[in-house]
Amino acid sequence: MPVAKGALCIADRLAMILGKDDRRERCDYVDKFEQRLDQAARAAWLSYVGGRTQDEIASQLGVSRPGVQRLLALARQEGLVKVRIDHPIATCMMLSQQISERFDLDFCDVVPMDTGAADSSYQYLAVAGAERLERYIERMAPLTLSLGSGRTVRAMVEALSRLDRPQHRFVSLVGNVARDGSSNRYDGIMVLADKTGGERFLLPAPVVAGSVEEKEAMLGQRLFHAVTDVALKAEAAFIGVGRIDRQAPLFQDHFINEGELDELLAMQAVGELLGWPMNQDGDVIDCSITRRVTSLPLELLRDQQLVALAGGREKAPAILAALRGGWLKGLVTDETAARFILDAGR
Amino acid sequence: MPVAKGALCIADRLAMILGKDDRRERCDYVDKFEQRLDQAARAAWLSYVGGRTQDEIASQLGVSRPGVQRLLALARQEGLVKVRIDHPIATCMMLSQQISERFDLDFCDVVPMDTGAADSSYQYLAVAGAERLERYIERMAPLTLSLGSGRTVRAMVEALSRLDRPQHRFVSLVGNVARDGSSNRYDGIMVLADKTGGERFLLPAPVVAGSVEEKEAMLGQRLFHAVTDVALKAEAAFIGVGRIDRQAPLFQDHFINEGELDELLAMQAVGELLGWPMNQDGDVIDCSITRRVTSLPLELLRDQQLVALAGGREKAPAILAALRGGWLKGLVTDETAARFILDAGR
DNA sequence: TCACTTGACGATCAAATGATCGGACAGCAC
DNA sequence: GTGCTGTCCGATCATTTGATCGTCAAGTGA
Repeated sequence: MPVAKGALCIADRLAMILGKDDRRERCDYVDKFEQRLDQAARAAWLSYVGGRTQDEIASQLGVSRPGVQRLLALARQEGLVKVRIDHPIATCMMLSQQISERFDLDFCDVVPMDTGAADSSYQYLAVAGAERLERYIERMAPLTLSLGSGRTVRAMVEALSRLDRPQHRFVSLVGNVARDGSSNRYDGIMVLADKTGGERFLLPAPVVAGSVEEKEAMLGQRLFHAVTDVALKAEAAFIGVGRIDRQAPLFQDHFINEGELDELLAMQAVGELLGWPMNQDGDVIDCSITRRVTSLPLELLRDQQLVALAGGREKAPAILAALRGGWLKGLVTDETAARFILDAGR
Repeated sequence: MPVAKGALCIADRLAMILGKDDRRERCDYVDKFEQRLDQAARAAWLSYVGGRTQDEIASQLGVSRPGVQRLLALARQEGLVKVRIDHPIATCMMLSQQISERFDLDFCDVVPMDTGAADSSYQYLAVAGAERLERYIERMAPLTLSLGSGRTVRAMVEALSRLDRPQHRFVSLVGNVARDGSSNRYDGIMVLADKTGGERFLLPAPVVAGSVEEKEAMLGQRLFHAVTDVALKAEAAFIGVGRIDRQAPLFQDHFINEGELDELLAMQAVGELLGWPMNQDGDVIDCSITRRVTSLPLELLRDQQLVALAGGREKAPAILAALRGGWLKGLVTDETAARFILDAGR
């Protein structure tokens, strides 16, 4: 297999030929490196572009195979080798990698933003989340899994394929009834349990109780206890991330009224997890609303795989807060939010 | 090791969700491929950019390791992976690769053109050739090696490091005396034998005899025979390539006179190897000069590693002819000539 | 409905790769 | 001149990678 070699490795020998012996020392030193780099470039070319094996390269370059190895290492180290993946997914991979590293996540999925459809990344998120979810559910050993509420979580379970696993248990982390007594239409537990045949555990409470006393009463209920006990045994939790602003789901779905929303905004709340409002550093805000939230305290979920599904420019600050708080182990988001998170982080 | 996955593999499932069952067939088909390509891109990214092992990628993507392998193969096949070597040598490698393949050479070295110095590629060539030469000489087993004449060959042996190999034999392929009886100042055998301590065999003849009778007389000499016998046993031959024009070395060094030069030009000669003039297809031209050339017929060197050293725009047509004639097994040239050869070839 | 084709998937093995180790060489100080 | 030190080089082994094969499931036609 014929390919070129032996060309630029010359400067010191050139100096010898031309009789430039006076400045040998310095020249030799600089050029030894240049020479090595040339060889490295040649080796890299043969390896990555030419696709030859290190043995072939070794014989063509007249060095040993470990020598080729060192050259390739040098070429990579010196940044001679540039690899580019020609696919839209490449940017997403980069973003997800950076987010994973910065916030110490077990995984982070970034779905690409579809320049065509306006709100399609919503469905993308759902499917990406469903794939993660499926990875848990498909295993045969009995599994306990908890779910948050929200449109995204609901969309995720709807995107899930049917899979018969009656041995699994699914439990909700937040109340499924609104203040007026109607059940939360975004609760995913029912759909999930239907699709898998697993057991369902619903939290018989509103997300935010009407008063502190009401909350205390609920926490005292046997049923409530039973459900939360199951929730604490869950291995993973798939939850949404709520924004705190005029479009906040807590407000839109009448879990809190306008005055309470204003209170949260005044206290610099930017987002919520399971109804627990956070400031931009991810600290749970202690206020009148917090004291009435019935869902499991986030602290109790530290040991679980807490996976958040959320995307879009509007939710981005809330996601960032959740990440900063260190609550999450996994994240499924979109390119828009990922960019915001990384830009704001630095 | 956290990194993203599971994002774009959606179209078919999306279709399912949105209830687009009517056009399932076609969609599924197209999208299955897109989906695979997305996975492939992800795998490629993790492998080439992220530097993960295939096992890690497999667990992150939720497929088996052979699956990852197939994805990587697909990514390469579909041209998703673009590798670039950031070094001037990269272009040379490409050129040498193409020349090697097109003309079926065992090797081809292309030295980069130095935009700084004007005629420096001359020295580059010499050093590149010397490295090839060294690869032969450094071996301990007795070696017979033949040399052509010319400035480039001479420069090559001068660029060679000293290396004690008294067991080797070096023999010239072309006469080392000019018509006037003076010895050829470009003969490299003396230098080479001096540097290695090997035996030397000089051809006691001019390149071109004064007449056919003179040539016949020489070929009859016992000494001449002895030397050519050694030459035929050589494993490799390092030769130059001569141009045929007003600056032809054959003419400049008075091996042929102006009238003979004109005769060659009239017969479409573009270059010569060992004094044998060739047309642009590399066929040796049969003419009055040919009948007086004393060096070994090229046909007798078919079995040897015939390595040519030559570069520059002016010599390029001659090199191309030599390549087209299929005389060469190896070539050491420069970027300029390499480009010319490849451009003219297509 | 059944047999056949087609394609994909995962287990297994050979090849290639990366890493560690011991040894040799050159430069330097004494 | 001799010993020391740092550096480079090549042999060996563990890991990773690529390829082949058998199996299985889905789709297709009789």
